[in-house]
Amino acid sequence: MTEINISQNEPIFPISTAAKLLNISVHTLRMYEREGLFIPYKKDSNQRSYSKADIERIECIRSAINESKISMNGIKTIYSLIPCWQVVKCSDDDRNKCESYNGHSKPCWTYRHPNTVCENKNCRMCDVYNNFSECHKVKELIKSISR
Amino acid sequence: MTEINISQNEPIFPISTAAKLLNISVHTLRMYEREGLFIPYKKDSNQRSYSKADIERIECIRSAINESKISMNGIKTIYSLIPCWQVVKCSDDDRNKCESYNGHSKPCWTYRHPNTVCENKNCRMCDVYNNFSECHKVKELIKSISR
DNA sequence: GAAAGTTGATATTTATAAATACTAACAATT
DNA sequence: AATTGTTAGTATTTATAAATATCAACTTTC
Repeated sequence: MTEINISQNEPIFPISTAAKLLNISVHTLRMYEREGLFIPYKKDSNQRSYSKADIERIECIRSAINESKISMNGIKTIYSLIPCWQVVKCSDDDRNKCESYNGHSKPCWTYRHPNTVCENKNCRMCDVYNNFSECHKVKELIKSISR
Repeated sequence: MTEINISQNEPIFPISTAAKLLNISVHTLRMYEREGLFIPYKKDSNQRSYSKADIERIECIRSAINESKISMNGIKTIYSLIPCWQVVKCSDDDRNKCESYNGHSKPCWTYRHPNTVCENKNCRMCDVYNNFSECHKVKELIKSISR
């Protein structure tokens, strides 16, 4: 049980292997990252490392771009609509000063969050980042908070 | 007061005038319409007619496409995330059979809604369609239902 | 009833997002 | 210490979304 999760989330693939698994170029992977679509693990040496969960996430992003024809800016905007404040349960005060809560163009995990509950969080480990990478999951979350 | 609203919503411009006001071609307007991004008024003769509010809505769509670089499919997906069920207050039963509630690729106003509270609604007149054409308003709505 | 405008539909062009190809410096692996 | 892979850049190519052009039938307007 736990073992499965560990192997899902353990960063084991270097970027070249990830690129092969996804059938895209190394550079495309870095472009997605630069755009804030995902966050790879980084080793002390600054080299990226990808888990199986990372690969699945990126497959989902690819599908949005190539099948659903949603542009990267479109995906970022959709991510920006995730009601993260409900997931991390931040305070009213935090929300007031949160760039992500008050914006609608970039995912929350692309911002720094000085002086909020998210300040010292590792977004790569956050439920907001991990649980809502797919469109239907975003909508499910919106549904769940509205009942 | 009311007068202002009437003049805002009264369909008075033929498509050629709308195109000139927006500085785009007639065909582009029809393309946006075919994609379900907006719904113009139609006269008995089947000819389209645009209000000032329609023009403003389309300016917003243009900005999303040209400045924010969100593709039309991206815009449709964002519209599909509007929690319309909260606005029209449809029943659980309605939701179960609603293609829009259960999908996440097209705005609710592009579906027929047989056997639901929306069945006989004119979407062009609906708050869902009118109040949430802009991204920040969609996010505001998501915020408001989550408190 | 003639002129101007609109309809839908298809074919074509244009603009640009997405992806690739370079580079030289640095890191890892053997 | 030599080979292989990674890094962050910029420059270029490719794929395709967005916009335009053209058409003949129909509608409105004066």
